[in-house]
Order: sequence, then C-alpha cells, then structure tokens
Amino acid sequence: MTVRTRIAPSPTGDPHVGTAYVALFNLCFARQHGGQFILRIEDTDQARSTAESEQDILRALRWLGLDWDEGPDVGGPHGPYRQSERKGMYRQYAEDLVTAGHAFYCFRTPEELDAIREERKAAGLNPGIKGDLELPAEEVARRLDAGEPYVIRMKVPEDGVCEIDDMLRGIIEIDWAQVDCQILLKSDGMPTYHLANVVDDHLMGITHVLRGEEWINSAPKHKLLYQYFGWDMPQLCHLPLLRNPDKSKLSKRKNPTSITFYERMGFLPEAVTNYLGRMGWSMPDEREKFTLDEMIGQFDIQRVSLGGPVFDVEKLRWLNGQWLREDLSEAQFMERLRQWWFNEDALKALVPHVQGRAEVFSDVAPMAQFMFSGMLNLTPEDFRHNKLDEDTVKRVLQFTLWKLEAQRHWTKDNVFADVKGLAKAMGLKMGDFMFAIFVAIAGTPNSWSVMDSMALLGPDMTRARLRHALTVMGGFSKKETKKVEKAFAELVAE
RNA sequence: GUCCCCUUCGUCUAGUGGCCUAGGACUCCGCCCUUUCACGGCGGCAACAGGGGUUCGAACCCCCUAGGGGACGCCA
Repeated sequence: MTVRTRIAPSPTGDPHVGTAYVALFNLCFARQHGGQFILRIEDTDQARSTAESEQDILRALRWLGLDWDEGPDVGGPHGPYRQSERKGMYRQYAEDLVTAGHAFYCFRTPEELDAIREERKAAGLNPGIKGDLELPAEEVARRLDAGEPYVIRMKVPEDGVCEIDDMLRGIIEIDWAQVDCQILLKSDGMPTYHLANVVDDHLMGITHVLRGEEWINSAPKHKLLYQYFGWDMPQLCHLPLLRNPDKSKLSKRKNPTSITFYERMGFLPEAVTNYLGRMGWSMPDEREKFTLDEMIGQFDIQRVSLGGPVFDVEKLRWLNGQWLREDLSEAQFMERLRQWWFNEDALKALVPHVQGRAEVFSDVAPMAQFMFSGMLNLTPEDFRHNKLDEDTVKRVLQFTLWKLEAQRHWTKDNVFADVKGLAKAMGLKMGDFMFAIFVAIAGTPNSWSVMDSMALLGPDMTRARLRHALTVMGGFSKKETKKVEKAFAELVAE
C-alpha cells in the first residue's frame, strides 16, 4: 500500500494547517496498514509556487513530526511538475488520449469561454463547459498548421451518472452533465492538476488517496481518466474541511492558519499535531491527549466523523498547557523555552536595540516584552493620534496588512519599501503613518525601529498583530470594506 | 443559479436499533485546595435541526423540509 499527500503551496506561501491536517491522516492511515506515506509538492502555477514556499511547507511538516517516506518524487523543486523533461511526458499522455478519441484540441479563447459560461448561467445551467467545443478534423489540422494556440480537453459523457466510491461516504452519484470537458494540457504545454494527478499517482503506484472534501466534485474526471488510460484507480477518501468559527472553510482572514504562526506563538508541535488529530477523529477511549505514535497505533479511518470541525484556538491552548505541564520535566521545559525564543541568536538580535536604550538591565524586559508576546492587550484609545482621524489610522493598518500579505520575501528592506511606498501614496509623513504600526506591533509608539521589530517577529506574527489591531479598532463594515478595497487598489496601481 | 457533501451541548466529540434519564473534553459558573494568581480536585449550566415513515423499540435505518459548507478556472 502506498498513500500519498499532495501538497500545493498556498497563494500566500504560508504552510497551512489544513495541509498538515490531511498529511496527518494520510500518515496515520499508511502507517496503520504498514504502508508507505509519500509527499508530493506540486503546482503548475510557477508564479505562486516557489522553491522557498515548498521548503517552508516541508519544514513545517517536519516540525510537527509528520515524517514522510522517500518516494520517487519527494517534494521540493524536484516535484514532477517542475521537471521540464516530464512536461513532454504529460503532453504525450494527453496526445495519446486524443489519438484514442478520448480528448480533443480546443482553440477557444478565454473571452469566448466567458461568454459561453455567462450564457449557460443565464439559462440556469451549471456554468461548466460542455460539448460543442470540438472542431471538425480538417479545421483542427488547419489551425494546428497555422500555429494557433490550443489546449487539450478530455471528452466527457453528455449524460448518465458517475459513481464515486468513497471510503467514508459510500457511493456518491454525480451526473456527467455536471462535469465539464476539463483541460488536460494548458496552452503553455503544462499539464493541469487533473492530468498530472492521475498520471503521477499511477506511475508512483498510489493505492489510496485521502484528500479534502473540496475534491469530491472533480473525482468523476479522475475516474474517467483512469478508465481512458486503462489503469486501476486508487481508493478515494474525502476528509472533512477544517472550519472557521463561522463554519466557513478555514481561512486566514478569520483565523490564524499558518503552521509557523503557531510555532512563533509558542505552541508545542506535539500539541498541535495532537489537536489536529482530534479534529474529526477520536481515540477509542476518548482521551484528549495522545502522541502521534499512539494515534497511529489506534488509527481507524472509519472513526473519522464527517461534520466539518471548527478549529478552536482556545481548546488548542488548553491542550498545549496539558503537554507543557504533564510531559515536560523542568529541564525540558527550560530547554524548549530556550529553543523557542530565548536562544542565542534571538537574543543576539535584540541586543543592538536594547543596549543603546537601557540604563539598567531591568529596563530590558519592559522594553522588549512585545518580542516575547502573542497578541497584545490593546484598546482603541491606544490608536488615538493628534493629527490622523480614526478612519485614516484604520486605513493605514489595513493597507499595510494587505501590502505585507503579498510580501513573499520577508526582509527588513522589503518591509520598509512596502511601508514607505504606502505612506507616500497616501500622502502621509512617515512619522504619522508609522504611528499606528508601532502601536499594533510594539504596543506603544515609543520603541525602536518597527521595521526591525517586524523583521524579527516574522511575517506570521506581524500580520496577526496587524489583524488584531484592526479588530480592536472595530474593523470595517461590509460597505466600508468595499470602499477601502477600491482605494487600496487605486493606491497600489499608481 | 446547478450539482455534491454534511447536521448530537456555543465548540471538539462518544454513540453503528434496547446498555441513553444521551457520556466525555474545551469554554462559562459555583465549591474545595491555597497568603494571591495559576494548576489540580469536585459539582453545575448546556445538544440528538424539524416533520413523516420502518420497527415491539430509533440519536442510530428510509423519505421530505430546513440550515450550513463545498464545487462549478488554461488554480490546486
């Protein structure tokens, strides 16, 4: 048995707890059955997937103790999508399907497709693309010769029902009419997820796939591809999605979702993994605290409950407290604390800032406390400024947050450039602009360079504090948000 | 809009037809321990979405309704 977790870097590059969640269950399932657990990082969209963001995910999983087996295509820049020689391989598979009559060349432009989707939506149909995309053979040949850009799409039955066998949900029926003629090969010659997914899983001998519920609707495409190729299909299992407190799919706007945030916050990896294991799953004896090995030992996929669990940071904190108290000796506690943020390097980075400001050592802890804190205790009054009104202060915080969310290379210089650019675009003096940022990050406007603080605190904690500040300020109403988003777009465009 | 998935305390969950007067955990409240706080101990509040079936018997099986979520990209 070989089980794989497929990992795609998130658009922001943060290692997402949802990724770890799926990985955990794949790992437990594989280990429980004495099988292999393989990781594969894949993304055909080079713009959002960098070698760095891939490494960040691997590092986060390793931190959580989710060790994987070395498979033929283990993560990193060596993932199958990345290898140019394999680009040709995917093309070959796609063209084989064309030859066999299971796929066809399509020359429609994005504009034409949009029009078709609009039309279908207006007619009350699902907007998926179906049929009438295929051209007569001569026309295809003519356009191919003319060098027109094209994609390869798979053919899909017009009607009938596709049965998907899910390990937890039983048979799921989906009408073929709901399934569109999925693009297999993009016009740049890269495979889409759907093609690469099936080809890779087959080549790697994957027997079981545990993935998020969001994939249920594309399962028919995958099943059909297996049939077209004449390959055995892996067993599918769709896990529930982690949720925000408002029940929507877990997202960073409403919850900290980055694994590195929890690391920076001072959670123990054992506790985080333990907590993820309690999401939609329970030990037969219902105990709350257990190690990864204990979970593997007792693992039974049938004990997964299907309701989407709400990720509750409160309970995670409690569980972490249990680990801290019950599983660490004093020596171990001290050592973990050191490792966390009282290590040589972290303290060394602080010295240049505190040495010039302190008169006695007892000044150090008060002025540096925000470096060792999670969310700061702030009130709206803390943000009152003698020149800027409340709305402007909120905009400063919001714009900075948005700007920094897009920042993928977290260095002092880059952060500085982002902030300075914004201040200029808003027509504010640096000093006035920075006020709110200081309060949000350091809790007071009287601190050392907030750029240094942000660089030291890292992207996760910085963004979290900006979000927290915005929450303290009461945020924006729905209507305001629209206006503010527009203003930001104009600002950035200039 | 179309389709798919889901539904036990506010939250995480136990429960696979009688063991259910529905159990545990987080949160909250009270009491105890304690020079304070925390930890710990004890106790309390709090749920089977609604309606129909099937059955001697339903949280559990079936149907309908409602609610929530997801998918509908040259993203994954």
